[in-house]
Amino acid sequence: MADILVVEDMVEIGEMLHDFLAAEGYDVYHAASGEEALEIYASEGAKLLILDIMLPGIDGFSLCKRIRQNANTPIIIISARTNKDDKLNGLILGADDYIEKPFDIDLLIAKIHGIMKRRYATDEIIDGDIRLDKNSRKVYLKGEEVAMRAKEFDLLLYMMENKGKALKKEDLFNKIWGFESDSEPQTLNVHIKYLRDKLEEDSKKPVHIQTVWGIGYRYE
Amino acid sequence: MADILVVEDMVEIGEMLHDFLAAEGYDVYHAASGEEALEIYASEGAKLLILDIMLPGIDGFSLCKRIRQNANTPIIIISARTNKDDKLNGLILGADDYIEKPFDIDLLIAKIHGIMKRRYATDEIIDGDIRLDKNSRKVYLKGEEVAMRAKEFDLLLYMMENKGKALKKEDLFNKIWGFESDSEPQTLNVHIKYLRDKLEEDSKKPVHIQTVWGIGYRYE
DNA sequence: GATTGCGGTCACATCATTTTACAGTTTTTT
DNA sequence: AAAAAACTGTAAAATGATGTGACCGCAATC
Repeated sequence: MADILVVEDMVEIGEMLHDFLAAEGYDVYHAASGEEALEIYASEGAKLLILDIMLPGIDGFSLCKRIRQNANTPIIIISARTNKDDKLNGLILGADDYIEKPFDIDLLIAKIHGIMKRRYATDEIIDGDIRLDKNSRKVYLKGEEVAMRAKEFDLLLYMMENKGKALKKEDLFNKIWGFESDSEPQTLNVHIKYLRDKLEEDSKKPVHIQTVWGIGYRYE
Repeated sequence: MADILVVEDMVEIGEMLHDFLAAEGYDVYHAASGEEALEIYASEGAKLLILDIMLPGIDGFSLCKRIRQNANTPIIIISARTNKDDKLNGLILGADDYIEKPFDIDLLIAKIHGIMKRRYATDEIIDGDIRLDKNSRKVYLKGEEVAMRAKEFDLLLYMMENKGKALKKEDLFNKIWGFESDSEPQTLNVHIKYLRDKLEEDSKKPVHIQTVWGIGYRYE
Protein backbone atom coordinates (compact mmCIF):
# COMPACT_ATOMS: atom_id res chain seq x y z
CA MET A 1 0.00 0.00 0.00
CA ALA A 2 1.26 3.41 -0.94
CA ASP A 3 1.47 6.08 1.72
CA ILE A 4 0.06 8.99 -0.21
CA LEU A 5 -1.87 9.26 -3.46
CA VAL A 6 -1.71 12.71 -4.99
CA VAL A 7 -4.56 13.44 -7.39
CA GLU A 8 -3.64 16.53 -9.35
CA ASP A 9 -4.07 17.20 -13.03
CA MET A 10 -1.48 19.95 -13.20
CA VAL A 11 1.68 18.02 -13.80
CA GLU A 12 4.09 20.54 -12.32
CA ILE A 13 2.18 20.77 -9.07
CA GLY A 14 1.76 17.02 -8.91
CA GLU A 15 5.47 16.48 -9.40
CA MET A 16 6.39 19.10 -6.88
CA LEU A 17 4.12 17.50 -4.31
CA HIS A 18 5.58 14.14 -5.12
CA ASP A 19 9.12 15.39 -4.62
CA PHE A 20 8.41 17.18 -1.37
CA LEU A 21 6.47 14.33 0.15
CA ALA A 22 8.96 11.74 -1.02
CA ALA A 23 11.64 13.85 0.66
CA GLU A 24 9.63 13.53 3.88
CA GLY A 25 9.93 9.80 3.55
CA TYR A 26 6.51 9.01 2.20
CA ASP A 27 5.84 6.57 -0.60
CA VAL A 28 3.95 8.73 -3.08
CA TYR A 29 1.82 7.88 -6.10
CA HIS A 30 0.55 10.45 -8.51
CA ALA A 31 -2.63 10.37 -10.55
CA ALA A 32 -3.43 13.04 -13.14
CA SER A 33 -7.14 12.32 -13.37
CA GLY A 34 -10.02 11.01 -11.29
CA GLU A 35 -10.12 7.85 -13.34
CA GLU A 36 -6.45 7.18 -12.87
CA ALA A 37 -6.82 7.90 -9.18
CA LEU A 38 -9.57 5.31 -8.79
CA GLU A 39 -7.46 2.81 -10.69
CA ILE A 40 -4.40 3.33 -8.53
CA TYR A 41 -6.51 3.39 -5.39
CA ALA A 42 -8.13 0.10 -6.35
CA SER A 43 -4.88 -1.65 -7.18
CA GLU A 44 -2.42 -0.09 -4.73
CA GLY A 45 -4.54 1.45 -2.03
CA ALA A 46 -3.32 4.49 -0.11
CA LYS A 47 -3.13 5.67 3.44
CA LEU A 48 -3.91 9.28 2.57
CA LEU A 49 -5.28 11.11 -0.44
CA ILE A 50 -4.36 14.60 -1.50
CA LEU A 51 -7.05 15.65 -3.84
CA ASP A 52 -7.39 18.59 -6.16
CA ILE A 53 -11.06 19.46 -6.46
CA MET A 54 -10.88 20.63 -10.05
CA LEU A 55 -10.13 17.65 -12.18
CA PRO A 56 -11.00 16.70 -15.72
CA GLY A 57 -13.51 13.85 -15.88
CA ILE A 58 -14.58 12.63 -12.47
CA ASP A 59 -14.26 15.65 -10.23
CA GLY A 60 -12.79 15.81 -6.78
CA PHE A 61 -16.11 15.82 -4.95
CA SER A 62 -17.33 12.66 -6.62
CA LEU A 63 -14.00 11.01 -6.08
CA CYS A 64 -14.06 11.95 -2.41
CA LYS A 65 -17.55 10.57 -2.04
CA ARG A 66 -16.75 7.34 -3.82
CA ILE A 67 -13.64 6.65 -1.84
CA ARG A 68 -15.32 7.51 1.42
CA GLN A 69 -18.18 5.16 0.60
CA ASN A 70 -16.22 2.04 1.35
CA ALA A 71 -13.14 3.17 3.21
CA ASN A 72 -12.30 5.90 5.63
CA THR A 73 -9.06 6.82 4.01
CA PRO A 74 -8.23 10.33 5.15
CA ILE A 75 -8.42 12.97 2.45
CA ILE A 76 -6.94 16.42 2.17
CA ILE A 77 -8.61 18.58 -0.39
CA ILE A 78 -6.73 21.20 -2.36
CA SER A 79 -8.57 23.78 -4.32
CA ALA A 80 -8.07 27.09 -6.06
CA ARG A 81 -11.69 27.97 -5.58
CA THR A 82 -12.31 30.29 -2.75
CA ASN A 83 -16.01 30.22 -2.19
CA LYS A 84 -17.08 28.75 1.07
CA ASP A 85 -19.41 26.15 -0.40
CA ASP A 86 -16.50 24.05 -1.51
CA LYS A 87 -14.97 24.02 1.93
CA LEU A 88 -18.19 22.94 3.54
CA ASN A 89 -18.84 20.42 0.86
CA GLY A 90 -15.39 18.96 1.26
CA LEU A 91 -15.62 18.67 5.00
CA ILE A 92 -19.09 17.22 4.90
CA LEU A 93 -18.03 14.65 2.36
CA GLY A 94 -15.49 13.45 4.82
CA ALA A 95 -12.35 15.22 3.85
CA ASP A 96 -10.12 15.53 6.86
CA ASP A 97 -8.73 18.83 5.87
CA TYR A 98 -8.95 21.57 3.34
CA ILE A 99 -6.19 23.69 1.97
CA GLU A 100 -6.33 26.50 -0.53
CA LYS A 101 -4.21 27.07 -3.58
CA PRO A 102 -1.72 28.57 -3.57
CA PHE A 103 -0.79 26.52 -0.56
CA ASP A 104 2.07 26.62 1.85
CA ILE A 105 3.95 23.38 1.43
CA ASP A 106 5.05 23.41 5.05
CA LEU A 107 1.46 23.74 6.22
CA LEU A 108 0.46 20.86 3.99
CA ILE A 109 3.29 18.72 5.29
CA ALA A 110 2.37 19.59 8.86
CA LYS A 111 -1.21 18.59 8.22
CA ILE A 112 -0.10 15.34 6.59
CA HIS A 113 2.17 14.50 9.50
CA GLY A 114 -0.72 15.24 11.86
CA ILE A 115 -3.18 13.05 10.03
CA MET A 116 -0.73 10.21 9.54
CA LYS A 117 0.15 10.30 13.18
CA ARG A 118 -3.44 10.43 14.35
CA ARG A 119 -4.64 7.76 12.01
CA TYR A 120 -1.73 5.44 11.67
CA ALA A 121 0.15 6.02 14.89
CA THR A 122 1.04 2.43 15.26
CA ASP A 123 4.24 0.92 16.27
CA GLU A 124 2.82 -2.31 15.07
CA ILE A 125 3.74 -4.62 12.30
CA ILE A 126 0.87 -6.80 11.22
CA ASP A 127 1.27 -9.64 8.81
CA GLY A 128 -1.52 -12.14 8.52
CA ASP A 129 -1.83 -14.01 11.78
CA ILE A 130 1.15 -12.34 13.35
CA ARG A 131 1.07 -8.98 15.05
CA LEU A 132 4.12 -7.43 16.59
CA ASP A 133 4.01 -4.39 18.84
CA LYS A 134 7.30 -2.57 19.05
CA ASN A 135 6.21 -0.47 21.96
CA SER A 136 5.24 -3.15 24.39
CA ARG A 137 7.51 -5.71 22.75
CA LYS A 138 4.63 -8.14 22.61
CA VAL A 139 3.85 -10.53 19.80
CA TYR A 140 0.45 -11.96 19.02
CA LEU A 141 -0.39 -15.01 16.98
CA LYS A 142 -4.05 -15.15 15.96
CA GLY A 143 -4.77 -12.64 18.69
CA GLU A 144 -3.09 -14.71 21.40
CA GLU A 145 0.00 -13.32 22.99
CA VAL A 146 3.12 -15.35 22.38
CA ALA A 147 5.84 -14.73 24.94
CA MET A 148 9.02 -13.70 23.21
CA ARG A 149 12.42 -13.38 24.72
CA ALA A 150 14.56 -10.37 23.93
CA LYS A 151 16.65 -11.92 21.17
CA GLU A 152 13.68 -13.70 19.66
CA PHE A 153 11.76 -10.45 19.53
CA ASP A 154 14.62 -8.53 17.96
CA LEU A 155 15.16 -11.26 15.42
CA LEU A 156 11.51 -11.49 14.45
CA LEU A 157 11.21 -7.72 14.25
CA TYR A 158 14.17 -7.46 11.94
CA MET A 159 12.92 -10.25 9.74
CA MET A 160 9.41 -8.83 9.52
CA GLU A 161 10.78 -5.41 8.69
CA ASN A 162 12.58 -7.06 5.82
CA LYS A 163 9.72 -9.25 4.77
CA GLY A 164 10.35 -11.16 1.56
CA LYS A 165 14.06 -10.50 1.55
CA ALA A 166 16.49 -13.34 1.84
CA LEU A 167 18.68 -12.34 4.76
CA LYS A 168 22.20 -13.63 5.04
CA LYS A 169 22.95 -15.45 8.22
CA GLU A 170 25.95 -13.26 8.74
CA ASP A 171 23.92 -10.07 8.37
CA LEU A 172 21.20 -11.31 10.67
CA PHE A 173 23.75 -12.24 13.23
CA ASN A 174 25.47 -8.89 13.08
CA LYS A 175 22.16 -7.05 13.33
CA ILE A 176 20.90 -8.87 16.37
CA TRP A 177 24.01 -9.85 18.23
CA GLY A 178 26.19 -6.97 17.12
CA PHE A 179 29.52 -6.97 15.41
CA GLU A 180 31.61 -7.48 18.46
CA SER A 181 29.73 -10.52 19.62
CA ASP A 182 31.98 -13.52 19.59
CA SER A 183 29.17 -16.02 19.93
CA GLU A 184 29.02 -18.86 17.53
CA PRO A 185 26.92 -18.27 14.41
CA GLN A 186 25.24 -21.54 15.33
CA THR A 187 23.32 -19.55 17.92
CA LEU A 188 21.24 -18.03 15.17
CA ASN A 189 19.94 -21.45 14.11
CA VAL A 190 18.76 -22.17 17.57
CA HIS A 191 16.87 -18.90 17.78
CA ILE A 192 15.29 -19.48 14.41
CA LYS A 193 14.10 -22.78 15.72
CA TYR A 194 12.63 -21.15 18.81
CA LEU A 195 10.75 -18.69 16.62
CA ARG A 196 9.45 -21.47 14.41
CA ASP A 197 8.34 -23.46 17.42
CA LYS A 198 6.34 -20.47 18.59
CA LEU A 199 4.98 -19.19 15.31
CA GLU A 200 4.64 -22.07 12.87
CA GLU A 201 1.77 -24.52 12.80
CA ASP A 202 4.13 -27.26 11.79
CA SER A 203 7.68 -26.31 12.53
CA LYS A 204 8.82 -28.97 10.10
CA LYS A 205 7.10 -27.10 7.30
CA PRO A 206 7.63 -23.48 8.12
CA VAL A 207 5.39 -21.00 6.36
CA HIS A 208 6.69 -17.73 7.72
CA ILE A 209 10.34 -18.29 8.47
CA GLN A 210 11.82 -20.02 5.52
CA THR A 211 15.28 -21.34 5.01
CA VAL A 212 17.19 -19.99 2.05
CA TRP A 213 19.65 -22.70 1.57
CA GLY A 214 23.25 -21.60 1.57
CA ILE A 215 22.25 -18.00 2.34
CA GLY A 216 20.18 -17.66 5.44
CA TYR A 217 16.49 -17.09 6.13
CA ARG A 218 13.55 -15.24 4.73
CA TYR A 219 10.36 -14.09 6.40
CA GLU A 220 7.22 -14.11 4.31
CA MET B 1 -20.38 13.12 32.83
CA ALA B 2 -19.57 13.25 29.15
CA ASP B 3 -16.46 15.06 28.05
CA ILE B 4 -17.83 16.94 25.10
CA LEU B 5 -21.33 17.72 23.93
CA VAL B 6 -21.51 18.64 20.26
CA VAL B 7 -24.58 20.65 19.32
CA GLU B 8 -24.86 20.67 15.57
CA ASP B 9 -27.94 20.24 13.45
CA MET B 10 -26.09 19.20 10.32
CA VAL B 11 -25.76 15.50 10.83
CA GLU B 12 -22.66 14.98 8.69
CA ILE B 13 -20.68 17.65 10.47
CA GLY B 14 -21.89 16.44 13.83
CA GLU B 15 -20.83 12.92 13.06
CA MET B 16 -17.52 14.00 11.69
CA LEU B 17 -16.84 15.99 14.84
CA HIS B 18 -17.89 13.05 16.93
CA ASP B 19 -15.49 10.74 15.14
CA PHE B 20 -12.55 13.08 15.35
CA LEU B 21 -13.01 13.94 18.97
CA ALA B 22 -13.65 10.34 19.93
CA ALA B 23 -10.40 9.48 18.17
CA GLU B 24 -8.69 12.00 20.45
CA GLY B 25 -9.97 10.02 23.39
CA TYR B 26 -12.91 12.17 24.40
CA ASP B 27 -16.29 10.86 25.38
CA VAL B 28 -18.56 12.68 22.95
CA TYR B 29 -22.31 13.23 22.88
CA HIS B 30 -24.10 14.71 19.93
CA ALA B 31 -27.29 16.74 19.96
CA ALA B 32 -28.99 17.81 16.74
CA SER B 33 -31.10 20.56 18.27
CA GLY B 34 -31.08 23.04 21.13
CA GLU B 35 -33.81 21.14 22.93
CA GLU B 36 -31.94 17.87 22.68
CA ALA B 37 -28.80 19.61 23.85
CA LEU B 38 -30.51 20.90 27.00
CA GLU B 39 -31.88 17.46 27.67
CA ILE B 40 -28.52 15.76 27.35
CA TYR B 41 -26.86 18.51 29.32
CA ALA B 42 -29.39 18.13 32.14
CA SER B 43 -29.11 14.37 32.31
CA GLU B 44 -25.48 13.71 31.40
CA GLY B 45 -23.73 17.01 31.88
CA ALA B 46 -20.65 17.89 29.87
CA LYS B 47 -17.22 19.32 30.47
CA LEU B 48 -17.20 21.26 27.23
CA LEU B 49 -19.78 22.33 24.67
CA ILE B 50 -19.19 22.75 20.98
CA LEU B 51 -22.06 24.77 19.76
CA ASP B 52 -23.28 25.67 16.31
CA ILE B 53 -24.95 29.05 16.51
CA MET B 54 -27.49 28.37 13.82
CA LEU B 55 -29.87 25.82 15.13
CA PRO B 56 -33.50 25.09 14.55
CA GLY B 57 -35.66 25.86 17.60
CA ILE B 58 -33.68 27.25 20.49
CA ASP B 59 -30.75 28.97 18.85
CA GLY B 60 -27.16 28.84 19.91
CA PHE B 61 -27.15 32.17 21.67
CA SER B 62 -30.07 31.31 23.90
CA LEU B 63 -28.56 27.92 24.62
CA CYS B 64 -25.26 29.49 25.52
CA LYS B 65 -26.98 31.94 27.84
CA ARG B 66 -29.06 29.31 29.56
CA ILE B 67 -26.20 26.97 30.15
CA ARG B 68 -23.99 29.73 31.40
CA GLN B 69 -26.68 30.83 33.84
CA ASN B 70 -26.01 28.06 36.28
CA ALA B 71 -22.69 26.56 35.27
CA ASN B 72 -19.50 27.81 33.80
CA THR B 73 -19.10 24.98 31.37
CA PRO B 74 -16.68 26.14 28.69
CA ILE B 75 -18.23 26.64 25.28
CA ILE B 76 -16.71 26.80 21.82
CA ILE B 77 -19.00 28.40 19.30
CA ILE B 78 -18.98 27.37 15.67
CA SER B 79 -20.61 29.52 13.09
CA ALA B 80 -20.76 30.09 9.38
CA ARG B 81 -21.72 33.71 9.91
CA THR B 82 -18.89 36.12 9.55
CA ASN B 83 -20.20 39.38 10.90
CA LYS B 84 -18.55 40.64 13.99
CA ASP B 85 -21.66 40.88 16.10
CA ASP B 86 -21.79 37.14 16.44
CA LYS B 87 -18.27 36.92 17.65
CA LEU B 88 -18.82 39.60 20.20
CA ASN B 89 -22.14 38.19 21.20
CA GLY B 90 -20.71 34.76 21.60
CA LEU B 91 -17.78 35.84 23.66
CA ILE B 92 -19.86 38.13 25.82
CA LEU B 93 -22.27 35.36 26.51
CA GLY B 94 -19.40 33.44 27.94
CA ALA B 95 -18.19 31.31 25.13
CA ASP B 96 -14.54 30.54 25.62
CA ASP B 97 -13.75 30.49 21.98
CA TYR B 98 -15.12 31.12 18.60
CA ILE B 99 -14.33 29.31 15.41
CA GLU B 100 -15.63 29.92 11.92
CA LYS B 101 -17.01 27.46 9.49
CA PRO B 102 -15.43 25.99 7.56
CA PHE B 103 -13.08 25.16 10.35
CA ASP B 104 -9.73 23.54 10.53
CA ILE B 105 -10.19 20.36 12.51
CA ASP B 106 -6.64 20.51 13.82
CA LEU B 107 -7.25 24.01 15.10
CA LEU B 108 -10.46 22.96 16.79
CA ILE B 109 -8.76 20.00 18.41
CA ALA B 110 -5.93 22.23 19.58
CA LYS B 111 -8.41 24.64 21.15
CA ILE B 112 -10.26 21.79 22.84
CA HIS B 113 -7.05 20.34 24.25
CA GLY B 114 -6.13 23.75 25.53
CA ILE B 115 -9.45 24.40 27.23
CA MET B 116 -9.64 20.94 28.72
CA LYS B 117 -6.17 21.23 30.08
CA ARG B 118 -6.65 24.72 31.47
CA ARG B 119 -10.03 23.99 32.99
CA TYR B 120 -9.82 20.43 34.06
CA ALA B 121 -6.17 19.98 34.79
CA THR B 122 -6.73 16.92 36.87
CA ASP B 123 -3.16 16.06 37.68
CA GLU B 124 -4.47 12.59 38.24
CA ILE B 125 -3.71 9.36 36.55
CA ILE B 126 -6.26 6.66 37.16
CA ASP B 127 -5.76 3.11 36.06
CA GLY B 128 -8.03 0.48 37.43
CA ASP B 129 -7.36 0.12 41.13
CA ILE B 130 -4.54 2.60 41.17
CA ARG B 131 -4.97 6.33 41.34
CA LEU B 132 -2.05 8.68 41.38
CA ASP B 133 -2.33 12.38 42.20
CA LYS B 134 0.55 14.41 40.85
CA ASN B 135 -0.30 17.43 42.93
CA SER B 136 -0.34 15.90 46.36
CA ARG B 137 2.03 13.13 45.27
CA LYS B 138 -0.29 10.62 46.85
CA VAL B 139 -1.11 7.20 45.49
CA TYR B 140 -4.30 5.27 46.21
CA LEU B 141 -4.88 1.57 45.83
CA LYS B 142 -8.55 0.65 45.85
CA GLY B 143 -9.24 4.01 47.44
CA GLU B 144 -6.76 3.44 50.26
CA GLU B 145 -3.75 5.66 50.36
CA VAL B 146 -0.44 3.91 49.88
CA ALA B 147 2.52 5.86 51.21
CA MET B 148 5.09 6.40 48.52
CA ARG B 149 8.55 7.75 48.89
CA ALA B 150 9.86 10.31 46.41
CA LYS B 151 11.74 7.95 44.13
CA GLU B 152 8.97 5.39 44.24
CA PHE B 153 6.44 8.02 43.28
CA ASP B 154 8.54 9.35 40.42
CA LEU B 155 9.14 5.87 39.13
CA LEU B 156 5.49 4.89 39.27
CA LEU B 157 4.43 8.16 37.66
CA TYR B 158 6.81 7.72 34.78
CA MET B 159 5.76 4.13 34.25
CA MET B 160 2.05 4.96 34.36
CA GLU B 161 2.55 7.80 31.92
CA ASN B 162 4.06 5.24 29.58
CA LYS B 163 1.58 2.52 30.23
CA GLY B 164 2.00 -0.49 27.96
CA LYS B 165 5.46 0.45 26.78
CA ALA B 166 8.41 -1.72 27.51
CA LEU B 167 10.77 0.72 29.20
CA LYS B 168 14.47 0.10 29.12
CA LYS B 169 16.17 -0.06 32.48
CA GLU B 170 18.68 2.46 31.30
CA ASP B 171 15.99 4.92 30.22
CA LEU B 172 14.07 4.50 33.44
CA PHE B 173 17.19 5.05 35.43
CA ASN B 174 18.14 8.18 33.51
CA LYS B 175 14.62 9.55 33.84
CA ILE B 176 14.34 9.10 37.56
CA TRP B 177 17.88 9.35 38.79
CA GLY B 178 19.24 11.65 36.10
CA PHE B 179 22.18 11.20 33.78
CA GLU B 180 24.88 12.26 36.18
CA SER B 181 23.80 9.91 38.91
CA ASP B 182 26.51 7.44 39.64
CA SER B 183 24.28 5.12 41.61
CA GLU B 184 24.29 1.50 40.68
CA PRO B 185 21.65 0.48 38.15
CA GLN B 186 20.84 -2.25 40.62
CA THR B 187 19.08 0.43 42.66
CA LEU B 188 16.29 0.41 40.13
CA ASN B 189 15.52 -3.25 40.83
CA VAL B 190 15.19 -2.54 44.48
CA HIS B 191 12.76 0.30 43.91
CA ILE B 192 10.74 -1.82 41.52
CA LYS B 193 10.51 -4.36 44.27
CA TYR B 194 9.32 -1.70 46.74
CA LEU B 195 6.60 -0.69 44.29
CA ARG B 196 5.52 -4.26 43.74
CA ASP B 197 5.40 -4.87 47.48
CA LYS B 198 3.07 -1.94 47.82
CA LEU B 199 0.91 -2.36 44.73
CA GLU B 200 0.75 -6.01 43.80
CA GLU B 201 -1.49 -8.59 45.40
CA ASP B 202 1.16 -11.20 44.93
CA SER B 203 4.51 -9.63 44.30
CA LYS B 204 5.73 -12.91 42.83
CA LYS B 205 3.16 -12.62 40.08
CA PRO B 206 3.03 -8.93 39.34
CA VAL B 207 0.05 -7.77 37.35
CA HIS B 208 0.89 -4.11 36.97
CA ILE B 209 4.64 -3.88 36.98
CA GLN B 210 5.93 -6.52 34.67
CA THR B 211 9.48 -7.54 33.93
CA VAL B 212 10.54 -7.45 30.30
CA TRP B 213 13.49 -9.71 30.37
CA GLY B 214 16.71 -8.27 29.02
CA ILE B 215 15.01 -4.91 28.48
CA GLY B 216 13.45 -3.49 31.60
CA TYR B 217 9.92 -3.12 32.89
CA ARG B 218 6.44 -2.44 31.65
CA TYR B 219 3.43 -1.03 33.44
CA GLU B 220 0.05 -2.26 32.38
C1' DG C 1 22.92 14.66 70.16
C1' DA C 2 19.79 10.86 69.44
C1' DT C 3 16.26 9.11 66.45
C1' DT C 4 14.12 8.14 62.39
C1' DG C 5 13.49 7.02 57.72
C1' DC C 6 14.85 7.38 53.07
C1' DG C 7 17.83 6.16 49.48
C1' DG C 8 21.51 3.52 48.25
C1' DT C 9 24.68 -0.61 48.23
C1' DC C 10 25.95 -5.26 48.65
C1' DA C 11 25.87 -10.28 48.56
C1' DC C 12 23.66 -14.04 47.52
C1' DA C 13 19.83 -16.93 45.89
C1' DT C 14 17.11 -17.72 42.12
C1' DC C 15 15.70 -18.03 37.74
C1' DA C 16 15.37 -17.09 32.59
C1' DT C 17 18.01 -16.86 28.72
C1' DT C 18 21.70 -17.88 25.80
C1' DT C 19 25.29 -20.69 24.31
C1' DT C 20 27.51 -24.79 23.38
C1' DA C 21 28.25 -29.35 21.94
C1' DC C 22 26.87 -33.01 19.62
C1' DA C 23 23.80 -36.16 17.38
C1' DG C 24 20.51 -36.46 13.85
C1' DT C 25 18.47 -35.06 9.59
C1' DT C 26 17.97 -33.11 5.16
C1' DT C 27 19.80 -31.24 1.02
C1' DT C 28 23.26 -30.73 -2.39
C1' DT C 29 27.17 -32.25 -4.87
C1' DT C 30 29.99 -35.57 -6.95
C1' DA D 1 24.17 -43.84 -4.52
C1' DA D 2 27.64 -42.14 -1.56
C1' DA D 3 29.85 -38.29 0.35
C1' DA D 4 29.91 -33.75 1.78
C1' DA D 5 27.77 -29.80 3.29
C1' DA D 6 24.25 -27.43 5.54
C1' DC D 7 20.75 -27.33 8.64
C1' DT D 8 17.82 -28.95 12.83
C1' DG D 9 16.85 -30.88 17.44
C1' DT D 10 17.99 -31.56 22.09
C1' DA D 11 19.75 -31.22 26.48
C1' DA D 12 22.95 -29.63 29.56
C1' DA D 13 26.04 -26.02 30.93
C1' DA D 14 27.27 -21.37 31.26
C1' DT D 15 25.96 -16.95 31.57
C1' DG D 16 23.83 -13.15 33.00
C1' DA D 17 19.75 -10.75 34.72
C1' DT D 18 16.61 -10.26 38.37
C1' DG D 19 14.70 -10.69 43.17
C1' DT D 20 15.45 -10.31 47.99
C1' DG D 21 16.91 -9.26 52.60
C1' DA D 22 20.28 -7.08 55.32
C1' DC D 23 22.97 -3.33 56.11
C1' DC D 24 25.02 1.39 55.84
C1' DG D 25 25.26 6.44 55.76
C1' DC D 26 23.29 10.63 55.48
C1' DA D 27 20.06 14.24 56.36
C1' DA D 28 16.01 15.81 58.35
C1' DT D 29 13.58 15.89 62.59
C1' DC D 30 12.93 15.83 67.26
